[in-house]
Amino acid sequence: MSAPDPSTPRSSSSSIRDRLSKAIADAVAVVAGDQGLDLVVDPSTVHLERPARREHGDWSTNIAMVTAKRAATNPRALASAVVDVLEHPLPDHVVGIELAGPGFINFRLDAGWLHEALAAVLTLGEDGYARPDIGHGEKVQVEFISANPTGPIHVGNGWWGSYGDALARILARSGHKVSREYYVNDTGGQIRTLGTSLLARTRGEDIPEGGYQGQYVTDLAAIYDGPHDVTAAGRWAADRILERIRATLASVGIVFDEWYSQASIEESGAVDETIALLDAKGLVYEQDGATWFRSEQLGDVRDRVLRKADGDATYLAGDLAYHRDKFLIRGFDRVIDVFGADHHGQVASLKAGVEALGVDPDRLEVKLGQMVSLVDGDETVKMGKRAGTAIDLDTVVADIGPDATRILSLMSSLDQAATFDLATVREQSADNPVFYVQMASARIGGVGRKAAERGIVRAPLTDVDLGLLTHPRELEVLRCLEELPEVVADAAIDRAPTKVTTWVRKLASCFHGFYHDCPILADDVDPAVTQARLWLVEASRIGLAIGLGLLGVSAPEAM
RNA sequence: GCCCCUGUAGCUCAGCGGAUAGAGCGUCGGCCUCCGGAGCCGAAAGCGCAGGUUCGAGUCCUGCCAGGGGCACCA
Repeated sequence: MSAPDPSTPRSSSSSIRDRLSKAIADAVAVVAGDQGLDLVVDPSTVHLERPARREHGDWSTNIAMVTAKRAATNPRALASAVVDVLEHPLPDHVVGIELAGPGFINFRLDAGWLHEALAAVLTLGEDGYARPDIGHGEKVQVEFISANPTGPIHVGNGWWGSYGDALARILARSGHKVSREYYVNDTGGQIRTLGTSLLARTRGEDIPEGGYQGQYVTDLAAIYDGPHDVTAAGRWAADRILERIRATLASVGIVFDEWYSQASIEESGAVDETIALLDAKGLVYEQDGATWFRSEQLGDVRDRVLRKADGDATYLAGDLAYHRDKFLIRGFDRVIDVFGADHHGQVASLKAGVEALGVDPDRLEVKLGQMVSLVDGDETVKMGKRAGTAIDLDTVVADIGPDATRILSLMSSLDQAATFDLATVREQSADNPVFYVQMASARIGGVGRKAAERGIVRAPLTDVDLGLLTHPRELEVLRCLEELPEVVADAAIDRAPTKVTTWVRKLASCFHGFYHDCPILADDVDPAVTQARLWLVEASRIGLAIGLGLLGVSAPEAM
């Protein structure tokens, strides 16, 4: 998966993983030849992992177990033969190979491979390290939030928005051409309802049944001086609300490339064109005065209305025109829509429509964010949107800050209907998961300040012996940093920003352990060791900056 | 009834099909003449139930139980 990296230093021109994979595949080939086994293994398919338990070595492969059956032999015998071949000569950095358990082949390495990894982090730096090219320039659009501009966005939208934005960052770092988009529902019945609500307030009347009750409507009414036309008033209010949404999102670091107007699609005639396109394929019929889409033929549970009896296009019709635009006009290779789970019902018809338009429905991924609930100590924070008691994202950001909001929302997976306790993240709280990570960042900044104070300057990397880093705590930091490129790749492939969150917390943990046990600038530390440790600190800074950057969380130099 | 998601430690959540399942909070017990103790170290405590696939299942499949969310000519 990972391509050879030309900038990895020293004799080797590829990662330790690639070198081990190749050695293993070669050894299997030798054994197969010797024993007349029908067994060819491609190095890229060799499964290598870092065992959880250190006594199982630094790297391990299950190659014998997965191929034994194919070769009609038993795993331990095959593994044993492979080990014999692998042992002369031992691959780079390998100091021991053991056969273990049901047929694992475990490799013990000297610390040199970790020093190599450290040099790679430092050479490539914040911009270049952990940039796995798994996208190969694939053009992907991430559409997320897209909340109706009929009121301030609520915490759930913020949570799923963090996901969408972090996913976009991860995809961009892993070789995809990414565009972030917000679909603005600025037309239809709800905008008229918004207009009706606004106009009622301007006249000092109560909001009619089913209207928008929030205080923001009253506030807007106070400054509205436009025509008493429902649609005009609704659009005007939606524009104002959208501005507020934009500001709220910007406050947590979410910025869109495109705000796509639903009204613009309808006015462009694209909806009619799309319906005509479906009609030409025999997928449209009239019934009860409405225009229907034969979506049931394409996997939906039933047919759907595209144009209502009153002549208005349905949301689905607009959405199909919109997705036609994404795929067939703008040419995205892949579209990822992030919706709340309450929009689950739309997925089948949307997929059916995309397929009907001649687009492979697998190119459309719909990620559903499960419902989020907040708790404040013992108090349950109400989240009901209907009741008008939903908590605004603004409120939470004002309470716990943008960094806490983002990292908190990226700690659990999108599929998890998670509950979060605001009390544990609040500034006053002594123990919370957010500052733990930022504390590592601040300590790194502190080392720099202290070094400057004492007139200690970091020597050029080429003059520093990284081999002096042998303390277990130091090596744990290096192991963690070495994993980052794969973490980024896995997070991109699995669409799982939470993997980055988990990694960042692990790095912070390793760093705190190192910092606690390994003095960097103390008087009794060998200056050569100080130099090596300063570079380890710098590599940690790079790792944290990359990881937190992908999450949209700041890496403060001081707190 | 049908569809989607989820059941992992007292609580909130992590866990590429790998060998003895992790973290934070909470509980109990250690570490501050030392670069930021918002830290470090240790202890007790867990995969809803039943089958299946696999050399190997918390992870994949099926059924059951429990919780959440959907099943509009609303968006």
